[in-house]
Amino acid sequence: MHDSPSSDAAFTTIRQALAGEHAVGDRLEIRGWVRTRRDSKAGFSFLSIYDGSCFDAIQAVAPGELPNYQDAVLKITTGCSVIVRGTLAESPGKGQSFEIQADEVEVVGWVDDPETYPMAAKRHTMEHLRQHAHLRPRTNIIGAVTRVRHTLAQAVHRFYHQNGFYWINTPIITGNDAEGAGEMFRVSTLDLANLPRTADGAVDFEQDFFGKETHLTVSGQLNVECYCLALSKVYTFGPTFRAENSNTSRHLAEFWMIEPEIAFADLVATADLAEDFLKYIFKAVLDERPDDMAFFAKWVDKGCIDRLEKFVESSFERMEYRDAIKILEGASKKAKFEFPVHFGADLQSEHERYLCEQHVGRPVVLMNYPKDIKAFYMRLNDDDETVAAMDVLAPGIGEIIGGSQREERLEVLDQRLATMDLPAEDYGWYRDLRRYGTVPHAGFGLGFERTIIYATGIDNIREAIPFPRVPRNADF
RNA sequence: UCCUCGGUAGCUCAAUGGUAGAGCAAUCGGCUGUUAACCGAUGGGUUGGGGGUUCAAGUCCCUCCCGAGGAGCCA
Repeated sequence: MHDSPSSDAAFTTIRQALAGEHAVGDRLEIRGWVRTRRDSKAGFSFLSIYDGSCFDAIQAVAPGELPNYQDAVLKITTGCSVIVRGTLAESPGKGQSFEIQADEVEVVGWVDDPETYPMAAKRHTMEHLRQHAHLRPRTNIIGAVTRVRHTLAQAVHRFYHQNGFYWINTPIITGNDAEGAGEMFRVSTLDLANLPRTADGAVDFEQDFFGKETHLTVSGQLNVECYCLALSKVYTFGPTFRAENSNTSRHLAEFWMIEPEIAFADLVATADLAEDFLKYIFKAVLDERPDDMAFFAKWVDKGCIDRLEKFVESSFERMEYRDAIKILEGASKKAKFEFPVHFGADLQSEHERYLCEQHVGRPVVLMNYPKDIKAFYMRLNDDDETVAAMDVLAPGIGEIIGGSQREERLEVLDQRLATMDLPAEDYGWYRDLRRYGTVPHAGFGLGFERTIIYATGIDNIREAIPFPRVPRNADF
């Protein structure tokens, strides 16, 4: 980036200035937003300024001799944008090693009506921040989440690239009738007030933009399998959409998902991949964002750093669904489950929590679920009773990963479609993958925002994405 | 969709059916380097909307809206 031509001071980010990348005595220019102004008894002011380049703000000391001190500096409030030029100095005060001795303070943008500025320099409730989603990135916590999210995303791509995976951009608009993962949002250009009808009165989607019904994708998996059976190791990383009326701290209507898919691989291989992958991206957060993680450990979740360090060092607990049921049956009296446990039942939140929080105390990989509670594409095991599915359960969150080995045998896939009452003709191209050079393959889906929750300890998924979409709310 | 809790000053919260308050923020003033600075003063309200009970409603009842937590669904 080019320095400002208007000044002899070198433009620097606050991260660079605080990291000692400039010498004491250098004349620097910093650009950012004011978090607080404190006036000294001696007739000068301290400005705490952040620019997002790191967690910490830098302190600028504005002397009373500045020509605009009375008219401008003393009128600065939280949220004003400023350009400060001055000399980098060692700070005599506590809380920072360096500060800027300002010789110029330029207010670029004032705060209109400071009393009602929603992001005052104080603790706010998360509900309040959500109602001002356009301003909340100015807070410490959302700034920190944003940097961690970026670091995780970069680490995702780096991990897969370094391991020979190709990033496949699967479509966001899908014409698949059944991706098999929940309610879908309709995509249409038809005039809702004047819908075209067929002879029998149904909506005539042949007149719609794509000439058929289309929706927003709920998963890139079926599409990415096509590329897996040609490029061997692939992944998707992009937005997905669920029109479920879910009102919880773990669900979004629009969220990002990472879905790797590997050829010539079985369930164990995908569980191994999930473990290596999660360890890699969490280690990246520990290595690259210690400042933000220290903030989360201090104000949000005391154990979050410790938890990630243990996660990176220890191995996942692997457990058969069958064995999990036995453990839960044995614990059901003491744990007082609301819902009964038996083979064939899907596990409730309380059961998943017991397994990973009480019984094991760290993430658990559950494998080989009963076929009746899992999707059609999961590979039937030899016992004819279970499928090669796995879930990774994380303490405090529940299911963070869902994956499986895919059914690669056409006749078994067709049987599964038939038993589940799914019309084979809707899966033409998906069945073709089994007709032309099929191979065993497997993959999983990781909810990106749930990963962010786990890393930071924030307790609501609506803080893990810049502009959360949930039922009845698509503001901003 | 279901269950529970909530909506009072810009923010966070008080207020037995009986005169709507505090802290922070803001504004003004004071104070010899402050760290969410400190001290003093000032301004700030259709108590989410509508209806009802009552001499009297922030408070009780009905209804709608909005928010949070949990469940289900899942990532």
